[in-house]
Amino acid sequence: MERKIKESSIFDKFIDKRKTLITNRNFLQSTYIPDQLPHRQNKIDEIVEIISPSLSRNKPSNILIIGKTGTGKTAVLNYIGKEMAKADPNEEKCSYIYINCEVVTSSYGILFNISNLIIKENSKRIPFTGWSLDKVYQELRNYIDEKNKVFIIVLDEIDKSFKENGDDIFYFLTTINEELKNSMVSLIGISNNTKFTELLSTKIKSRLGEEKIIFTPYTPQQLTDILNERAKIAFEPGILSSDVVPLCAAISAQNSGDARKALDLLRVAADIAERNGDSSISEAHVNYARNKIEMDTVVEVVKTLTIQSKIVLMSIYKNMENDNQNMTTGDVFTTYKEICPYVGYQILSQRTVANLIAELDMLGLIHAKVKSFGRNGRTKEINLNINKDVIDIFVEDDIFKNLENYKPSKQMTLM
DNA sequence: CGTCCACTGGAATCAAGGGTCT
DNA sequence: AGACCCTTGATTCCAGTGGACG
Repeated sequence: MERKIKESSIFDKFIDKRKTLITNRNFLQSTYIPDQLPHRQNKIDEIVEIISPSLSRNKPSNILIIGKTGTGKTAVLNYIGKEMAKADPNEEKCSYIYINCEVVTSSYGILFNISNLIIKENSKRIPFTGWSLDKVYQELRNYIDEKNKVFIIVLDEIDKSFKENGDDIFYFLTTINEELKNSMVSLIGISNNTKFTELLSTKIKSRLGEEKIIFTPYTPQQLTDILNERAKIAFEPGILSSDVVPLCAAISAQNSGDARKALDLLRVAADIAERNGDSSISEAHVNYARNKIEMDTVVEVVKTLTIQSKIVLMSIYKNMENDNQNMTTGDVFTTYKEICPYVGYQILSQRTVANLIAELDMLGLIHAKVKSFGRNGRTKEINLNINKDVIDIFVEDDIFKNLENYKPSKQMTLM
């Protein structure tokens, strides 16, 4: 191929001028798997000890891993996956499969993903829709058995799947061994919901949780170690002022010791400093980053809402703007009915709107508390829970173009 | 103390839209 | 082409309920 010569472009002035503080941005991503996972060696040993029989074609126990977000569960499991690939490079004895149930929501989707990670031949691949679950089960089971080896299936965020689809897949995956002649399947479930096990039926509970491992949140000192480890490879010496890492660690430790948040904080702080043209990263950058992250996540959540949810949120906002601070589901629904024609969307039933309100509550955009007004019924007391800046962005949304001339018809709450 | 409101929360059901199979 | 299958989002149905009021 002919090699082209670099010409000047509109990118030049940014590339040249910009002072790079971060030598390698990759190392600051929470998805990056370092060679060493500080403060998790004992967990790694524990898990590896349990699953090591797989390398001699014996079935390891199923494992249930429980711990809050950012305690290193996913990182540890990915790390082990990498090591497994070193120990058995051609997957002759054992295949290690990782599925994130938050990304793949439906039971068909999970099975489909497992299958297609296992099945390499194009002709045997399972179509992403159309088949009955039973058929996928059978196909997958046959294929697994043919391979004559151990399959370790890691199901991350397993509680999400359970909530959506019940325990059908777990049932299938935990009982599959009884029907296999040559191969073996062993499960590793990851959940950040401590109450998850209580929800499972006793049969599946005992099968899934043959071994249970709990990940505790990192302490501020441990977070500091983790960040330092990454900072060492991500920055040139002297760029990071000494109080930055402890500050990031302290902030994140307050919020449940989440290492992912700590890393985000450090990375965003570095980004801000870099964009500012500053020559080092200081405490001020971290504080700024903290606000930015908080705001960004809320904006992101609001942006990705479905249109109907947005209209409901808008109804809540309109109520609040109209000095109705503690509105009820009924208030929101009447406003919602009025707004819908303006934005040109169909009016959904009150029950559905109530569902959407509950959803907004779960996302933390509003506060909704069930409250009883005695004779006047039982309803939710609803408050908006997002700050002015986010609202400003929200009301600018295209779908609300025609809402400027909307006037609330009447105020129904009696004082 | 019982009543009764305006919902809640759970479940069953429907419709539309993606697809395969024969 | 017609029979099926799964997912998603909405709808319909219904029993249940906290507590102010009479």
